[in-house]
Amino acid sequence: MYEKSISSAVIKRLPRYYRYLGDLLENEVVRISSKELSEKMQVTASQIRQDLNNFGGFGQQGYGYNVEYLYNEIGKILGLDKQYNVIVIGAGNLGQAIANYPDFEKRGFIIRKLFDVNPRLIGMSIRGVDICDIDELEEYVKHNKVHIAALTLPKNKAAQIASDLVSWGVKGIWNFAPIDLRLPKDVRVETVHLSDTLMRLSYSLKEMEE
Amino acid sequence: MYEKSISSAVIKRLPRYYRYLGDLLENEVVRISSKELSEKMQVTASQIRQDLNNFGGFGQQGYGYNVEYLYNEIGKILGLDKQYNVIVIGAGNLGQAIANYPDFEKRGFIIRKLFDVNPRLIGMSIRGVDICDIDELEEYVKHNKVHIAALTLPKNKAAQIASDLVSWGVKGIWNFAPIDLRLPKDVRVETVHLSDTLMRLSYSLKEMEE
DNA sequence: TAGATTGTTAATCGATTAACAATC
DNA sequence: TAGATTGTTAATCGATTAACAATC
Repeated sequence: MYEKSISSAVIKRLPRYYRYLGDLLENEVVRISSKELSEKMQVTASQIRQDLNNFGGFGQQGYGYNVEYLYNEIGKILGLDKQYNVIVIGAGNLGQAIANYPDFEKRGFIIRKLFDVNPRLIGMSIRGVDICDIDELEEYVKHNKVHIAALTLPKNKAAQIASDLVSWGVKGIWNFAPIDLRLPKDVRVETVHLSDTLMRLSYSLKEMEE
Repeated sequence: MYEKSISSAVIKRLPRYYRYLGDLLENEVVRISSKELSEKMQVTASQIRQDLNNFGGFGQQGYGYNVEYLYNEIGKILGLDKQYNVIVIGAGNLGQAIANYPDFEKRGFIIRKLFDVNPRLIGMSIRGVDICDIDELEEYVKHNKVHIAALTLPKNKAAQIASDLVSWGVKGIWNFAPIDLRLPKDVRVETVHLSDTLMRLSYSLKEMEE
């Protein structure tokens, strides 16, 4: 059966809806209309309704949306009702930052191991997660289900490790190296181009001066 | 004089062009046509030509683009020919990761100071950059030109610090806290929503299973 | 029932791609 | 000059917004 795929513009906005709904939930708001939410989020009410209706009718005419219900539904759409085994390759500051960030665990992303080449790091642990020798990576990945590998290692190593990981069965790559990974199309890659965002910032600072 | 502003879709792509041209330059490629570049980057040649022509005619008919020239021109457009004084608020792993990343300095983003509340960090230094008590932040910002403040601190502190910084004259915010900062419109904000990218990854992993 | 607000279709807007004349 | 490839206009495509009938 054919389902038309959702545009990536919509997907990109889902985490933001999720975040706002989570805040509303914390503040014990029970219901919200697309109009109210649109004012908070500074988008059009039309866009909110269009976006949500890609996935089904979560609202009710004359009432709006139930915050908790919508929050949970978007969570399911995003796959946050499942658990993911995550490993981090590269246990430098960025790798450690990821391992230390408690929110990820809360959303079902469980950091299982870190790997590094640096003998001074190997054997240490971060919030109870061991840092292992990268030589043990292949063995580990082949014997343990790894849903997501976060790559926080230098640019020149990232491409090789990524294709190794994929050949050992990893399907999800969260890449922090400033390169575009070319991987089989059944592998999902999200790249965080930190320096790109910094360049956009300097662009807009420059624009401002003129 | 009125200049039509460049769409953000175009701006978002500039750092990527810059990256590819930098790689070509390293490989001593002298010239490239939009067609060749489009194949490398997996975009249309049309888009490349359209994008570049927002800023001027950098190419030459029958020849293509001179790699070094185009690289430098895009660098200027992005404001990378200038230097920026950067401070990092929050000297945890992520703050340290930023201070440690040598590529930023290479592109003109000079990390001047880190600030933190944690007494165990205060007084330490990262690659020669001091970690100061956050109580000294106001004084520092008022007496030193700060172009960009990177916020690598918990969500609940970020909004307050951001508006303080802005009231003390900072115009550029590189935000890593998972919130949308509301700041005066002459302040430029780039937010890196790490957890949003992770959620998009889990979304697409989920899609794959079906 | 009347009022509110959704779900959804239709209209608009903007971004991408195609095409080709200009020109190196 | 002939061939190549840009710069740029026109056509297409997709995403956003507006409008409103359906319905709670």
